[in-house]
Amino acid sequence: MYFVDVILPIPVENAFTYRISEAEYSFIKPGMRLAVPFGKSKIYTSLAIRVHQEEPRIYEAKEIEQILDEVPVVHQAQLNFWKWMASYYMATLGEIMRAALPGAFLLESETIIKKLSNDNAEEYLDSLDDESLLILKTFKDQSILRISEVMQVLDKKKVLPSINRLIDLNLVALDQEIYEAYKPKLVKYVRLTKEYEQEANMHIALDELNRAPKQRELLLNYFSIQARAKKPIKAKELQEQSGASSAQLKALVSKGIFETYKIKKDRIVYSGKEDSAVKQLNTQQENALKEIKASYDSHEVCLLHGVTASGKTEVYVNLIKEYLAEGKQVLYLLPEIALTTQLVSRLQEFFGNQLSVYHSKYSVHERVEVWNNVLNKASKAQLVLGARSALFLPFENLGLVVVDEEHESSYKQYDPAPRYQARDASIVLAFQQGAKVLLGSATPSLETYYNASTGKYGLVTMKERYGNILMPENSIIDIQDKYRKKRMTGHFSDDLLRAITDALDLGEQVILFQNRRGYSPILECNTCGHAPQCPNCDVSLTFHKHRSQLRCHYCGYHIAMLQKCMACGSEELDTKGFGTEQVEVELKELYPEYNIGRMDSDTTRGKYGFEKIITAFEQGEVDILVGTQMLTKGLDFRNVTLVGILNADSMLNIPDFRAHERSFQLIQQVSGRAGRTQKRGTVLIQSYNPHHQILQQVSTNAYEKMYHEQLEERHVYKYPPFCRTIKITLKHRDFQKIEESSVWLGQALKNVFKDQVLGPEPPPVSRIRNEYYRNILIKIPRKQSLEKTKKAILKIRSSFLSISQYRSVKIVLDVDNY
DNA sequence: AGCACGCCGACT
DNA sequence: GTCGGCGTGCTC
Repeated sequence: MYFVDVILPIPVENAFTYRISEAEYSFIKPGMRLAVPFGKSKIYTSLAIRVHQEEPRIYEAKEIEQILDEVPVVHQAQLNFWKWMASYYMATLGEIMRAALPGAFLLESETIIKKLSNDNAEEYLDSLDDESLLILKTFKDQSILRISEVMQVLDKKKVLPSINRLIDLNLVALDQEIYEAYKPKLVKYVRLTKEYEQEANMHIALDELNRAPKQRELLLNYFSIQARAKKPIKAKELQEQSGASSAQLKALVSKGIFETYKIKKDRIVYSGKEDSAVKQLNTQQENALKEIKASYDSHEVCLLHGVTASGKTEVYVNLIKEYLAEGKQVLYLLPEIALTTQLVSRLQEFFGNQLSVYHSKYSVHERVEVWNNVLNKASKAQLVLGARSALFLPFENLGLVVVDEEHESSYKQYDPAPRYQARDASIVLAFQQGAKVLLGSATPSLETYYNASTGKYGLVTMKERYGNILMPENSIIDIQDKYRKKRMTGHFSDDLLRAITDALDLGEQVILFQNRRGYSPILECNTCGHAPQCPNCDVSLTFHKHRSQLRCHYCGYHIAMLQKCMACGSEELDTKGFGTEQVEVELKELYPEYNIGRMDSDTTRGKYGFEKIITAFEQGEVDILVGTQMLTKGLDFRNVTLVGILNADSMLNIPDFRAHERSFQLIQQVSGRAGRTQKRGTVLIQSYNPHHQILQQVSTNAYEKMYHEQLEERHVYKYPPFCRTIKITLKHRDFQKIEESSVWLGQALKNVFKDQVLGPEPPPVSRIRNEYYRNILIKIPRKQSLEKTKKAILKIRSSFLSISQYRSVKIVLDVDNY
């Protein structure tokens, strides 16, 4: 008796055991995918983790359906990494598997209904009900049906009873259809058949084709291509060159002159020149590179703290080259959004075909190809550029991980599980593989900078911008004062408008930042003060002028713009607050002769939306670009000399312990877009609170000062890096239940963790999509065992779930929720 | 996660 | 009286 333990891509804790034959026992290795039946009518892709001979006692193991791989697609090293991640982030292996494997690896089955040929069918027809007859009738046009199709035909959901009646009469049968989602791309090639390779026969053929000039043309073109280069000839290429149709090519195939064959082809091919000259490193970069390498003698991780436009990328490139030269693999992580931009093409110029890109916007097929290339250690995947999920690629020989823009919050996955921080996880991955990590940022996260300052990580600093360009000049504008003195036009102070006009006059470009999309976040009645709310969420609706709609940014609910107040009927409706759309509208009035662009998640929908706007701005088609934080992501625009921040307060006032740090990073990063050439850039920050310490620190580029001050606060209020935190979120549709259950859970946790427990408290938006939310935060001092703490939490959760009224409350655990 | 089973309200 | 709502429990 032989068995295999598998993990399934579902959130269940345990592995599942299946029966296998002796031959399968010797063939199956951990890391291979197996199709297995699961439940009554489903087939899932699972991943083998162990073969053994221990028969399970309490259940009868099912047999596996099929082995899907010839060799493991996941290395043992990956499985170890998965196990670490599952235990650290309190997720199941199945959830990790789902996040790790490219979607196309996870085939699923669908139940299909087949018609059986039954000689006695006729005599049953009278005994059948209308619905069963209708199903049979539908088979007239097709031989198989899907459950969903039957539901459509019968126009209801419960269709199984009718189908079962047909099964009982042996008229139809159920079957499982498995999708092999990934199919290699095949390219059709053409060659002469053996017979016609001989010249004599060819002459005859040409003669015969006198009456089919197009086909003759095809044949002649084939020779001319062949004469030019001795390589396989693509059917498409041949057709294009001779201007023939596929029918004409087919005719030649059926005459036995040509035959076609297919070759597997990679979808992702880089066809550019390789190794174009790497920019000469300046002294600062040279030194940084040397220091990084020196730090690796004693550290696993090094932080490269380089101001914006200091040329960090060139340092990465040179370091990467050295690891590649040693035959090591390199992983280059980037925050999600920046991937679509200039960096990919820049790195492609340096590394050409050694570089692969792995990213959620890539198609499932492209992702499988990158995966396989890494698995096979193909030369084109020695260096992988990717977003956080690239962490799961099957590296075996990793030498270096570069985490660019280390402070970016998109390295953290919030939903669904596993809720991991890719930057932190990459350090563990590197450790497991004996690789080094380079974290890079102009505005490092406090945690990272703390680790670097305390000597846990190496620290290398670059203080100068490349080419001795000056840091932009910052000034803060007190808009409270400006309003009082009536010097505001819309949301623009006179100073900002003057600066915009000056820049435009000189043919320069301007970036304006407002961290909120839409026209205005609140619509308020002037008479009664009523503001329209989302019916499903606990937020007011945002006014979108362009579409004349009120929209909810949490659930997508929208209604047409109101003409009068819903509560009192008054027609005096006023907008409170403002978003990018309103800024755009005001600008269009103020600068009708210039082109204004807007970049936020409303205008960058679709695969290339983002790139379109970037390109337009790069090529000078847009003079002023208004946007949300999307603007900050490492974009490099040459001609921007002015950056305006319309309202710095909205960021500073977010109720989160990182709000100040985040604001500093955000403003500093946006500012970094200004003046990347010889002309010194200007940054204008509008605020009601010009003396806020963060704004003062931003305007003097005082990262260190910000760091020390924030660190002090974290120390006082016991936040990271002095504590670890685990956030527990409860969700339920019933208000009463969420109140009671969250208090119960909070109390249970407080019994163990005392005053380390914060909450339960409703989050700022306490209801989303008709579900109420409550948060509980647990602070874990550094010296307390994380292991034991998690165990205790899991124990409390299971006693929570054993209370039947609470069982339907969803609990989300988020370890290191920052 | 899916999916089936099972027990209560709004329609033929 | 049925259809279908979703609470509950299980899947090797």
